[in-house]
Amino acid sequence: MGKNDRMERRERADAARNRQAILRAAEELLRRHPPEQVSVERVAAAAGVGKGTVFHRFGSRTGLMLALMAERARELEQAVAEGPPPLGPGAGPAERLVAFLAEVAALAARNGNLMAAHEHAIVTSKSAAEQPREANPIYVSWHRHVSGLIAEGRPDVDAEQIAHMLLGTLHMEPIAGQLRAGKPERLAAGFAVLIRGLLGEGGR
Amino acid sequence: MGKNDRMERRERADAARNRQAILRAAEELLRRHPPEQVSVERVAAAAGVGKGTVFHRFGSRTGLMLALMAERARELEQAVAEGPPPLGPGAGPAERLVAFLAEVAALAARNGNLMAAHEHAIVTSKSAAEQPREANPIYVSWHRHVSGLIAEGRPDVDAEQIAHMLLGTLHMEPIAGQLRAGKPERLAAGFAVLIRGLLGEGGR
DNA sequence: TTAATATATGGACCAGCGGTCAAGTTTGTC
DNA sequence: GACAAACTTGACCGCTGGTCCATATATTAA
Repeated sequence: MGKNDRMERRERADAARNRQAILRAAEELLRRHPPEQVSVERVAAAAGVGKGTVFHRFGSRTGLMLALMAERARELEQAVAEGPPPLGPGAGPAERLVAFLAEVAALAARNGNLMAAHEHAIVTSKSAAEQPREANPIYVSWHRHVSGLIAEGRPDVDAEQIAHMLLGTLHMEPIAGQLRAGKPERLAAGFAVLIRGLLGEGGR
Repeated sequence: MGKNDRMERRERADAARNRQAILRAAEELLRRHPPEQVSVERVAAAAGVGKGTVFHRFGSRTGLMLALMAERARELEQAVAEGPPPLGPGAGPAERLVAFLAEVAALAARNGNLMAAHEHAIVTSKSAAEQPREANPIYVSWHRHVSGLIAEGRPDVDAEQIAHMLLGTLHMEPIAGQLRAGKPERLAAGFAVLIRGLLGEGGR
């Protein structure tokens, strides 16, 4: 009995190195090319590994994009859970929502192609209408947050539905275009208007 | 000088027959299968024509989906332009918007797979990030309508942006799922809440 | 150090996709 | 009938995401 009692089993050193190489290569390619041009094979080549390795590590194209996304979202996640207001706990739901959605817009703008690629991956995958419908943990957690804040401010509405609607915005083509161009302000302003209308609150 | 003075040139009889056969076959397949399983080749086979014919008639997979969509949208278009209120002219912007969006949701529910297929077609096409970004005339017309009504009720906000956001909802996976399942009411209710928040109006 | 074993690797291979095109067929017109 | 224009066709192309497994490598136990 050594260190493996509680660990599933460690990832081998070379495997970990390759995982990083693949993630960094995908990142780089997505910075330079539209998502539908970033095929798994190209990522593999850029990372200096075989195509099979990518699938080994990430399961599928979707899995790769998800992993990349998770990396980026981790920071925001933490700020929401324990950071200072208005993003973190302490402010009213309207302010928190506006702040959160602005942050999401900014994140999407910084990673425009990634967002699109992730969407593209889902749509392209063999089982678009299968089990893993919204098994995307990032989406689930964003949705829970938004939905919770809406319910807090407006217990009379279908908060889950409206949360889906607000987040849906991110995948809209014309808006994704703005984001890819690095202009999240317009989206953030749109969110603010809708939220203020929904939850009341001063301003306006 | 005969009948061809003003006509571009009529479509040949066999061509018109095939066009219909293709549209009906695609319709039928989309009723029964998820969009990513409805390939152009399958549509062609079901219609009893060669694959090339489909491309000849519709240019691309996207073109085919667009044609199908246009068929369905024509009726709504007309009701909006000259039908009775609250859909047609005559009612206040909030009522018209709520009515219009409910109608769009219903249409999307009746044609759930088609909507998804259309989206799928755009994302999959070779030039996702090209010119024809929103050359989709149906989307453009819906957007113009929504955006106009918002501007009418709230001249102080970025109506075009918010219109994009509202319409973006339709392509959101979890919501598209509801629609495919034939349940547009929840979406319509969500629209109503957001619009009332945006444009004021009694209710609440 | 070595032997044993679990893990990782890479690229040929697969079925399928959207899309093209040259050759053959059908239609409408005079 | 003859003729040109319009239409049809399916083999073909490049490419995709995903599978497979013989081979190579890291790790651990002896």
